[in-house]
Amino acid sequence: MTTGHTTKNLIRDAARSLFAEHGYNGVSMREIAQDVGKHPGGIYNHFPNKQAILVDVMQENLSRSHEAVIAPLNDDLDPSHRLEQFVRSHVRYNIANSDDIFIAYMELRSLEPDGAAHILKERKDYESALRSILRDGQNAGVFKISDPAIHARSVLSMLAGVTVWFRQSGPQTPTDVVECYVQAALQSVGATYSTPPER
Amino acid sequence: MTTGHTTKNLIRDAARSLFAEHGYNGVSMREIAQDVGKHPGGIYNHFPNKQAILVDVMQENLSRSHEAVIAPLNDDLDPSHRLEQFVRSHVRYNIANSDDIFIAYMELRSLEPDGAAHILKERKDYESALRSILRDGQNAGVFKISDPAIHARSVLSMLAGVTVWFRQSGPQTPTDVVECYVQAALQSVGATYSTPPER
DNA sequence: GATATAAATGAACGTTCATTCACGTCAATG
DNA sequence: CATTGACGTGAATGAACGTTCATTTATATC
Repeated sequence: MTTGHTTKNLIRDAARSLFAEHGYNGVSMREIAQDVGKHPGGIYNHFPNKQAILVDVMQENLSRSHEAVIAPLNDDLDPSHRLEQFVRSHVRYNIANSDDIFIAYMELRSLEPDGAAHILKERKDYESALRSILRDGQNAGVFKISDPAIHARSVLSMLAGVTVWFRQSGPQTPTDVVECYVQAALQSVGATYSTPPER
Repeated sequence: MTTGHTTKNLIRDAARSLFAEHGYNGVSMREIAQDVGKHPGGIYNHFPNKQAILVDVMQENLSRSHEAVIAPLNDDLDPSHRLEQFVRSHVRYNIANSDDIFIAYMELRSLEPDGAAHILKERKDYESALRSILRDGQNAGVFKISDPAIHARSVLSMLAGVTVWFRQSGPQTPTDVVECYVQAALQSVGATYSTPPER
């Protein structure tokens, strides 16, 4: 997942998958160290403490997801297509980084105030990017929603849910799942959804 | 929340709110005891161990939510109205029991195998009740969904999200929020939603 | 009012936790 | 070749964990 095989990256990777499986409080430094094949004390050569690993993992996810979903948004498109673009890349990112999304959703409460401030801000930015799309669509009369803020949150929690059950080894292909969630998300705000052309 | 003021109920209530706030692993028996105004050892007069408190809280929620949402479902209604009935009572229950819903969503992984089996089964039943409504609607041609199973999960995770942000003290009334989520859920499966008549 | 049962206490148990530290190793640098 | 600094080890630290237990206190039963 993370590029490079430095010990620091191995720690990040081990922590990400362990945090996603057992939760921050359910994982010990010993377990992380063992996953990396090192001793617990050695981790402190790379991170000052356990909390810093969580903050690091969360921030890396936030900047990667921002780059993958928010940055490419094309402001010239009409609200419907902008929303479809957002949802498609968002779901695609969620599926490809399900551990990160799961952690982002579940471990906000495990953040101590220092790390929480910055991460909550980036989170709000993400949510408000979606909210402004919804507002535009509402003003243009192409979405049927009674409250853009609530609908934005409802779309995000709906899409976050995919990480709870989806496994690459399951019956569905990622493409099928993405398409299904795109349909559900677009329809949920009353946008028209048409199945993509066969390839 | 729980009726009666027996110590056992007080422990349940304290644990529910602490688990919801900090997670199962983030709460100690000492904290629960302190919330109840007792000493840690005394809890073991009422529950055999910490895990049993979690199982107890989760099971109480499952039976209450089943009674409030699944049991009243009227099989004679057409799929659209059955779905609306389901979503409305489900969201209403979620709002009134947000700690329980939060725990049900977050702490499945904290369950040891014994307790997990029964709780996962009840959960599956709940999900399949919604799935069969969606399948009926799909067959009747009134829903626009490509996969009833995925759409069922997507609706449930969307509605579970309300517990993350909604507070009784906030600007919206529960009725507003319920109505908004009913709209989002119905639209997400392509069902027609019409605003309820003014009262 | 004596007796049985339930509930609460306060201290302790062994274990695990995150973190620290003195010390070894070894590649890169001057 | 000597030195440095980054990295890893293995043992140790004190605190916190879930749980146990002998004992005391409260409540109900006869």
